[in-house]
Amino acid sequence: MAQGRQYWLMKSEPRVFSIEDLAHAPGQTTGWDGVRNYQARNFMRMMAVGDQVLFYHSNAAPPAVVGSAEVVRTAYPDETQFDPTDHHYDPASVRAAPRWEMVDIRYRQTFTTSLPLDWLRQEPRLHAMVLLQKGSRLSVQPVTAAAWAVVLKLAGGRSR
DNA sequence: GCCAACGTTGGC
DNA sequence: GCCAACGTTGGC
Repeated sequence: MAQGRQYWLMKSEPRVFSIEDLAHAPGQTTGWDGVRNYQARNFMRMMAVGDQVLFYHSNAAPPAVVGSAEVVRTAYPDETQFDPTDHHYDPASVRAAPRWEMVDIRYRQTFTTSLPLDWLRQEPRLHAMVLLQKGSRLSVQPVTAAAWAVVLKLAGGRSR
């Protein structure tokens, strides 16, 4: 079945890994490891190569959508779950049945205008965004094509 | 299956 | 640093 490109939003704390870090990573690509939430993992499993990603800075001042990226590798086991020295080690996960997965994403652009959370809240066309729902803290979440278009326009970014 | 306790997320 | 909201764990 030929499915069209899908859109997502992924959160990262810039002090841990920022859009600049992604832009300067080898191949401008990184593995999105460390996700330890089933809903977020399930969304990553749905991702296809070519899917587009909004890059969001959480725990930042201000928290904001700052750029975009693209999925370049579909879900595969996250090695950090097996590493006892890693902060994201999961002793309950076994190699025969890995519990946590990750995808690879590649940098696309840093928006000329980053979009603080409170700006996004003021845009009526974005009211349905998962990001803006009360109590929402999913670190990987879907974005509708309509919301993607609005965000890209607000950010002065290339829509593709 | 319920739910209290605990841990985490993330805005402020 | 605070704390509301949410997710997970584990006793029963």
